[in-house]
Amino acid sequence: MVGESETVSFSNVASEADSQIARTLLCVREMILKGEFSPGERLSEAPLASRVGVSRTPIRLALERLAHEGLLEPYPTGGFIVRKFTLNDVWDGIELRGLLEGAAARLAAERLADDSQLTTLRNAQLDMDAVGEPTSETFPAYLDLNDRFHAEVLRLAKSEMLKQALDRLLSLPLASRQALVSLQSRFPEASEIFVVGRDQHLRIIEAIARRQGGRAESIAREHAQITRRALEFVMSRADVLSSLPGGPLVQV
Amino acid sequence: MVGESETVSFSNVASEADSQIARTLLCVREMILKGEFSPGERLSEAPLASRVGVSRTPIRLALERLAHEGLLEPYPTGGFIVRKFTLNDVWDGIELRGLLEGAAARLAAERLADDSQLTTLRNAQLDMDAVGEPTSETFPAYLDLNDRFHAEVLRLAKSEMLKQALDRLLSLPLASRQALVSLQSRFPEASEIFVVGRDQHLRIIEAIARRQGGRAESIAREHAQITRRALEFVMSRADVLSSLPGGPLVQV
DNA sequence: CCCACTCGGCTTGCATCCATTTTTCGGCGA
DNA sequence: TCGCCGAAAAATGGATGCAAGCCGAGTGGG
Repeated sequence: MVGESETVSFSNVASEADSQIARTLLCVREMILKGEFSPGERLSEAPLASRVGVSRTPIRLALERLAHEGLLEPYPTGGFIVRKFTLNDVWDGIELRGLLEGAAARLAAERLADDSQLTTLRNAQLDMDAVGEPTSETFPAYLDLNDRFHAEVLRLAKSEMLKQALDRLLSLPLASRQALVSLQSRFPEASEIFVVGRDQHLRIIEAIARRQGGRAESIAREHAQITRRALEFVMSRADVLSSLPGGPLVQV
Repeated sequence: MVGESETVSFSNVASEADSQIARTLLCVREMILKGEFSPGERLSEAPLASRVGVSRTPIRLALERLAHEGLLEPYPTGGFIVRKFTLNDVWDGIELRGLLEGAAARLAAERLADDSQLTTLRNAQLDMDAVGEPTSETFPAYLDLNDRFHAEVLRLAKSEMLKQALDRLLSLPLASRQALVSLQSRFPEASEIFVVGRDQHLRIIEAIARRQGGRAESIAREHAQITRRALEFVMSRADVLSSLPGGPLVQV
């Protein structure tokens, strides 16, 4: 066994996983997103290994993956450092997500064979409506269902390339929809944003159903801007920002 | 030492590299793109290790990277298999590249501070003009300069997110500009395509210089379709297709 | 007093070794 | 002849040992 004494089960989540590398991946990613390392800091394998409780081999595989995810970047003489993000990166990421999700909505409209394929998408929206305006309790469920809605649109687009590009982009947390947690009932404008967002979902379904590809693209593209609005609300409050997943990585 | 007897230096290129993993990466990627493995085939580490002449450790890292590149995909019970590509994947990839390069051109126009930043882009085009219509001899230089042109547009876009998304997409060879080699003086229409492509480059520069973001986007988006036209020419000839890098991976 | 050189610790890269799981292949029975 | 079963072979996942390279501190010389 390795690290027999100081091994700590760092995270409550993923304390048990199917493989060491999966556990390491979740654990290290969570550490990075929580801001336990400062941007630019070099991540050495040995300390991580003793912290996670595995040997260096899974650590290295996990670091490799995180580098491809974009959370780390290779260091010239070897190893990896924590990547720095700027606010411009975040805004550009959201813009790019709008571009890709817009393309997905357009393709979904263009490639819809028959209306029965829309049922799962409609059901996803119905499930979201059942949750209603999210509270701090129902927020995880809301986010899950929201992701499911967009995953359904992406599925209808039937483009593996688009799916991969979006998947990779969404792995960067501040540009992803997860950043909506910043809305967590902190601001009076939040309610307004949820209403608008729900309406956009409904219009996207409608446009896809009517094969209005261009319209679906426009709405979906604008819909991504909701994340930007949500983030702009919290930008003034550094404490809230740094509590968001990935927030500590953003240079102010 | 490992694989002391049957170690063969597989490739003339990259017989010498800075690290074992870099060598392995180039070597295995070339093998895959050359079609030495059939799509869906499982890649085992040990045979690769003896073929490349390294131990299993760098092989694993290289396979991990190739999986993130999209050339391999993880197999449920472990290991990786060669990914299958369909023709639809190729067309969608080109479409997506047009979308992203269009966005890059638009951002370049919107974010151009002063005209002096355009000199490197103009020089890239001048260098391409110096080569002229490529022959089989000058084709590698032509492709390099073409890539440089688009890299310059991307640089002017000043979006790290966009750069990463495009980099990842371009690593898939058939959707990349490298697929233009199919035009290698085989078809009478090739000359026409080069003239049109050059004009599109000039119009992109012009639109960026005039801060016409929407126009730059439109032209760049359409410009990507040149790859599709080039590929469509060779689609009828299976022998030519399978000689292209990555061509053997496409299911007909 | 400052610069350069050297020595030591630390880190990564790589190879090898071990255990567990999967796959395959041959044989047996229906 | 087909299908099931079991054992051997081989695959991956993981751990560790070792050597080479980098980084920094300390020291000696100019």
